[in-house]
Amino acid sequence: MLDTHYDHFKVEQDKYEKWKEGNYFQAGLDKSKPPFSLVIPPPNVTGKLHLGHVMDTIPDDIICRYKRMKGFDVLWVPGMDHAGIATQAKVEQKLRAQGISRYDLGREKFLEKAWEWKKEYADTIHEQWAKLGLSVDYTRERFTLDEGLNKAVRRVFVTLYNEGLIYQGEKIINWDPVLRTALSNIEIIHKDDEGEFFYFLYDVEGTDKQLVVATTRPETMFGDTAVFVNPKDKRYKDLVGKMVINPANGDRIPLMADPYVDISFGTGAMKCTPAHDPNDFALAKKYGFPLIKVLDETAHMNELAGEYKGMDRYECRKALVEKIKAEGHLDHIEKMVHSVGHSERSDAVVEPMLSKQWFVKMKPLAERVLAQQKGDDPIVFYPKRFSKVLTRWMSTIEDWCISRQLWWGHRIPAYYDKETGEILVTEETPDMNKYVQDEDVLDTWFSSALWPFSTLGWPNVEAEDYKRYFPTSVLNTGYDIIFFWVSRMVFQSLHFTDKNPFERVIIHGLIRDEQGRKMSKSLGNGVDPIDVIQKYGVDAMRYFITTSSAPGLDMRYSEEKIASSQAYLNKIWNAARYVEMSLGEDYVPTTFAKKELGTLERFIIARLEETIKKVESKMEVYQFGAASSILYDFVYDDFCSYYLEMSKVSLTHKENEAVVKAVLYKVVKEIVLMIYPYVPFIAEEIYMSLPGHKASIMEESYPVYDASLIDRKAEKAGALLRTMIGDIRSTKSAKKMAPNAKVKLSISPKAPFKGIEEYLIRFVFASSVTIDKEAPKGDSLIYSGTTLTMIEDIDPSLLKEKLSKEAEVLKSEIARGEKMLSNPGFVAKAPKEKLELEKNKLEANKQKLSDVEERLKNL
RNA sequence: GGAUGCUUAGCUCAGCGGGAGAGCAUCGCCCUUACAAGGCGGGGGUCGUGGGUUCGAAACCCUCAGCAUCCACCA
Repeated sequence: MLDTHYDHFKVEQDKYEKWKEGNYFQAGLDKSKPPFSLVIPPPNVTGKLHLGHVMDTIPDDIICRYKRMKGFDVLWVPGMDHAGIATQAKVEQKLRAQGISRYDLGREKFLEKAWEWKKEYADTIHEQWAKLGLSVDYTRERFTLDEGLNKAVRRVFVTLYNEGLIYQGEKIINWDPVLRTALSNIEIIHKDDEGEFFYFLYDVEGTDKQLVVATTRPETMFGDTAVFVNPKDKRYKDLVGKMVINPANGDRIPLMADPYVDISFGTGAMKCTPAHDPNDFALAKKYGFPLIKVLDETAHMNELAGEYKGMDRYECRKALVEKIKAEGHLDHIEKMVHSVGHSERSDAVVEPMLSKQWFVKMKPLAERVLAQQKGDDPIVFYPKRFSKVLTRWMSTIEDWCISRQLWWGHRIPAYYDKETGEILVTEETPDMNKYVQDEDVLDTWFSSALWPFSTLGWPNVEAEDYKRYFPTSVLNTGYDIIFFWVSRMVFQSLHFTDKNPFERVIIHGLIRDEQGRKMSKSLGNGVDPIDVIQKYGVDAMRYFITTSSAPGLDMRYSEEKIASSQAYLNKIWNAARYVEMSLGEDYVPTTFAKKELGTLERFIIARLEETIKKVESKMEVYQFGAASSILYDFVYDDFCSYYLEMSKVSLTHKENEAVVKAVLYKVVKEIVLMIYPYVPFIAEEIYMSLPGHKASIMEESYPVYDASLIDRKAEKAGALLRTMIGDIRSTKSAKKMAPNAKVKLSISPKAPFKGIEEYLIRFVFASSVTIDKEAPKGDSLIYSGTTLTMIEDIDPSLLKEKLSKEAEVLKSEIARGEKMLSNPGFVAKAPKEKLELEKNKLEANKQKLSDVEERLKNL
């Protein structure tokens, strides 16, 4: 028997351990079942889980638990991501607090520290998975740096290299001067920063003219190779071809014309710094300019900056501007807001810099994805529009810079001959006496991109899991990592397995704080899921997170909604408690034949069956919000507020007892089974307290819709009684009668079903209910064929007011109906059922109106 | 500059072609033996603007406005 109150601490205790030990999470134990698989979006080993992870994983868990009940052999692969840059930054930060830099330790020692870090955080993450109740298969847990995944990474790298799709090249890349590594384009966050636009005067050689050139980056002027104007720009026509003097260092550089330059921007004259700007780099290639780097890897000036050597880029900027100003070459300075790239991890202003790095040639890979999405077997996105996010990105993509100057990650499998410097790219480690390995590691997303197949055993295509569970069934993740992760899994999977990595992608939005702001460390507005669990229970949080927003849209964290989720669970808890009390101690579950059922039993069973059908149809397409709200309405309105109350009367009759109990049992059990994927802990607790349970709710099947149990007539009659009760209550309220004021009721010409009197007596405090051929005088309510009359305490003026109001409403309804039905377009084009419905409604309303008018006259 | 989303009750949000919904808040009455984390009853919305399509529009199309996000550019 359940306790009086739902106590989430008690309910959540020990259950996860029990499930794990019962091997309920393990896949492949019964291979006669069809496979269903998914991979967890691997959390970074950088810290605690946050609400974003909850949104990533709880829908997955619901899917898994649902699919298991539906008879699938479900594999949910857990794992974690080494998160190269993020983890390395954290470990370095920790070391720095102890006054140590990574360079003090050296590569090997540093990696030891990183592995220690990983171990610690992996433990934390495991604990949190357990708290969340994630039903992942621990026998198949993976880590992006484990041996199997290493192998997959090397295979992919070497293959792409041999196919010419990975190359080493010297290009302008994004450089993080704090972490001292290259970054890919999408690891840059552009922010609108306030800056200054410096207008400098360049002397034009052989004339007395000066040219005004504007720049936001004076410190890069040491690397300038030319000044450009547009060939159509009349202002500078005469000057093109002359030499101008760089006011930073006195260099003579040519003034040239190129259509790239925008006449209307700035002064229309632009300096060209090939090694520190991607556009200038392209111009330099075109004209064969030298590429002059003036910054080192920490963004300090190098020897080309002369007296500024060793200065930070911003110090140099300040000092240089002062000098130029003093020399009379500063025209003016303008404030401007411009977009500046920051490193996603260190927030440092990223330096575009010429650098030798490894790249993936994206075009052929991206084209394959685009073809796939246009073809017969695209990956289905839900919501649909996110498919466009993928294809748009794929159609404008540039080569992917994959090398990172870090230590924590997959070392690039490229080796250089110590003697000749010749490069060798190979999966197997060569003779290290002869070779030295490339120092760099791969972008962490390089290994994440292989996650759906590398975790299943690839590159061994004969691996059992790979054969059975790949491609995976569904992937659930946030829209913010479609570029980072989803797109890369897609192209790598198509290239290496010739298959989509998953059939379907479900995209969720981000969770924001209660004011709608992004949760971030700097704002300190993050919500720790563990605190929420502590206060409301993990089930309430799971329910909230999966049911409080529409797919793909951002949601706000709302403590209020978590509390109301908890209240709902408490409701189910208590309904179950009532049922258990009604069943009694030694109840043995029995089935029932439809013909034994009374009207109200038929009503609730019909509603239950309809609910199962609707909920299931939403579950099948992973619309958890929609599914849960259908169930919610059934639980509250049909079951708790109505049938459960009615059953109190039914149970007073010995002859009904068995069948009412059987119905209560069936309904409450199936509610628990349907709610279970959302809230497994409380569902297990209730389930285990019901008679006739198995060892765990995890051994149960999903309720099966049975159309033969639906009796429409009884459903109507049941609904009628509910309407009558509601109407009598509100009539009393309108008449300022106490809710428990006694009234006499008359039903005419006959009862909707046998025994209805008793329910009315109990629930509207009727002193008597009679069945009469003719409706007596009184306050009548008419329900297609049945009249309910309430006699007693009638205050004529109040009644008159109420009836007049009712007549008004009816009149407008009739007018609407008549308008509709006299509209030839409607009659001709509306569906037949709708037409029928409207005709019947109009008839009924006319009948009601005439009745109301009759009563008004009688007053 | 390009793209996408949002605008519905006091607040937070569902609904997305056939008569406006939920939670919370609010008002009134109830400690009725499942539940006061509750029950019963009520109030509250010309569904951002303007047009169009349709027999019928909160929903579909276009316009505009506001808010948000992403991408690109920014010498």
